[in-house]
Amino acid sequence: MGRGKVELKLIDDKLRRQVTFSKRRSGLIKKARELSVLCGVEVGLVIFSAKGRLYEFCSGESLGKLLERYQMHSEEENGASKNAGGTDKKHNAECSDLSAGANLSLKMSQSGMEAQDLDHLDVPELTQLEKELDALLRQTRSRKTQLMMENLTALIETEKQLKEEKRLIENEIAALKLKEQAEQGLSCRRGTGSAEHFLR
Amino acid sequence: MGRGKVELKLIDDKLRRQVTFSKRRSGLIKKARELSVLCGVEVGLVIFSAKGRLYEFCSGESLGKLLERYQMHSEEENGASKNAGGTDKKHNAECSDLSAGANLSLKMSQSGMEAQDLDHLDVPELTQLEKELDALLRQTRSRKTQLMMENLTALIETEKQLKEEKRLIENEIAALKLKEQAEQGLSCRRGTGSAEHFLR
DNA sequence: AACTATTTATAAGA
DNA sequence: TTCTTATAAATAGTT
Repeated sequence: MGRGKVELKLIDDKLRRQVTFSKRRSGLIKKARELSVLCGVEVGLVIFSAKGRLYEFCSGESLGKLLERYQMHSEEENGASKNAGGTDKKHNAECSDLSAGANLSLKMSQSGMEAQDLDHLDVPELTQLEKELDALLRQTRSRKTQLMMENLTALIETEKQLKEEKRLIENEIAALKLKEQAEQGLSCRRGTGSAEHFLR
Repeated sequence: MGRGKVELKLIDDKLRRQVTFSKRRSGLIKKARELSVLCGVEVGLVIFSAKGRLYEFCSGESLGKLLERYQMHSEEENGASKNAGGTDKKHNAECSDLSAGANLSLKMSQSGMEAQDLDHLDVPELTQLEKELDALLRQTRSRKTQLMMENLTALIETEKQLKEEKRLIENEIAALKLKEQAEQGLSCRRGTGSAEHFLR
């Protein structure tokens, strides 16, 4: 998908390879996220660059948990068919839905805050960045806690209101039932005599 | 990439979701393989379908090994990073100043990563951001340590060379002094006799 | 880092 | 499911 077709072999030119790595890496992570969101499945992805830098994505809480699950799964089908490095195909009869990991393209990803930028920084710059990141991380956690507290408060409030509404509705229902009974009583006596006006 | 644009949310229709899962899963695995081959990097990918079926891809020997490496990497980032392997190093003479303090306009400030943006995010977004910030912070610290180690190594090397140069210079000076003394002795004896060639 | 010409991926339809 | 096809997306090469 580009100006020319691409051969499936290691790109010789170092620079071209680095650029391609950068582009395709983000593309792959994007697609992993899309798959997890669109289909509500768990996806874990790790990429080790040639320099040993780690890039990762996971749809759920943490890759660690996914990996635990993976190991459990592997142990379970010990001796069964494996597909290391090859394509998997056929036999799909699944469906159903469950968890949907909320993975969003965030400001951070959008603004090009990538780890590879670190290579261009020197020690004083890294120290400064470390400080800022630490601060932003603290603020993020603080904001998250605050939001969750607000949500909780709002939920409690909503719960109260709902209970109140429920009470009111129950009262109305009770009133309706009374009225119904009254009307039934009324119709029962209809045509039985001429004393009906005494009921008013 | 199809007849219609796609919204990034869980696909409601079960059948459509299943079909999409099947298509995108193979697409994702294909792209993972392409990335690993084209760029010579290690890639590991696990996908758990909603039914719990496991699909996996890995570029190397086994996913298990990749995961071990992942765990090591995670642990390593808690402390110092090492360079014991055969990683190539470029001479970074750019930063000899180990003391921090430079007040620089960093990528972070440049790209508008401001704390006030946090107000516009919801809890899942904040959670994701928290994760990314944490990862980036770890990488920053890791990179910083690595750079400092490189600087240290370079400094030690420089020190060695300087000591060697000093030694050579001292030798030269000693030689000069000897020569000087010799010449002085020579001039002292000049005209007194003819034994000067014995000094050679 | 942007820009496009192309290639690829894939959503719908059959 | 599999094939086809129109269209959206990714991206290789270029500036």
